[in-house]
Amino acid sequence: MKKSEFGRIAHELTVGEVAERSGVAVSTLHFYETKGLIRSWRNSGNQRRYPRSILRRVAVIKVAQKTGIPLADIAEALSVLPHDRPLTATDWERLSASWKRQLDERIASLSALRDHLTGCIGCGCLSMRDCPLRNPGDEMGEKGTGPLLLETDFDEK
Amino acid sequence: MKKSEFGRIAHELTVGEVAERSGVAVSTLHFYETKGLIRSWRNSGNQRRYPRSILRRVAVIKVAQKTGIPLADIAEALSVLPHDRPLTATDWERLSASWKRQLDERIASLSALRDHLTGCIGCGCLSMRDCPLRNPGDEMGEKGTGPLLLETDFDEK
DNA sequence: ATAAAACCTCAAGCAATATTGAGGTCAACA
DNA sequence: TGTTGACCTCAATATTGCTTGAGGTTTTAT
Repeated sequence: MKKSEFGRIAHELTVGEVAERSGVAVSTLHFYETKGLIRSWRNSGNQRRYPRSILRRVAVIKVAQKTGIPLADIAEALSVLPHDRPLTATDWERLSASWKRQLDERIASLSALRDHLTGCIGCGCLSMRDCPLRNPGDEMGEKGTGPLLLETDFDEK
Repeated sequence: MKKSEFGRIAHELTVGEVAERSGVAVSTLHFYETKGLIRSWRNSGNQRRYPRSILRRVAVIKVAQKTGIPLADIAEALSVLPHDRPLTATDWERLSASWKRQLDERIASLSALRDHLTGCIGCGCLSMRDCPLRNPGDEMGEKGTGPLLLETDFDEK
């Protein structure tokens, strides 16, 4: 292994370097490690060291988080992939295809909600029996979260 | 005040009734009350009583939550409105117009993210210098959350 | 009259996603 | 060789949005 002038193997990264380059806090990297999202090895002084591919991995985690996927799900998705080599285009394709579907669903449900909001602005909404926001059995839940959205006999004073 | 056969004023609701009809748990109604989102008065036995308009208020809270607005913001938006009468169409219009804007933003940023995901599937993404997901100064943050998304020199082994 | 169901308060707990702090070690630079 | 900054672990704290539980009261039903 080639070593740099500072005794580090070429291209290995310290936790501080990863933090700076990936834009996440050191404490977050520690946290991700406890959650199994990332891994590291230790140098002789017990300090974490990372391969460059960690940057990609962290970036993927951040992208996935932006889509609204919880960390546990991200961890599970990433768990099938090796920690010690960069993600390939194929890895990424698999991951992102799945996340894209979930993202599509989120977008669709938010869009439906927005349309209902808009419609209700137009119709005066909450005083109307047929307003979609009052309609139980709705299709706009974020993920089947709740029962009915509004109930009957709303308007009887 | 007209009273029912059970001694309750006509149309006033107990916390259990509100829970059942609005689809939120009793504990949630208590919680919302501590947060100032809703109010109640007490009967002679110290039990909460609500006007029917509470149902509409709770429904609005739930709708707003679905758009991703935090409770504190919802509370603030609702704070300008009286607790003791139903929301009018105008009230609703003001609230929903503001929330719709935020919802639009969320949808736009998620859509941008999705498009980037899709694009990166096509381009092999993470190995390419010009992939939008690698591009700092991006416009896809949920709300300016983080610094750069990915960093340079990702691909050097 | 009495028992069950519903209600009350207050405190604690939970899940997710981290951040902060205390107390101590290691590494980089002058 | 210091000294300072970076790092270590582990525990505690923070935020949001609730739920659960203990211990006790009120309401409703029979």
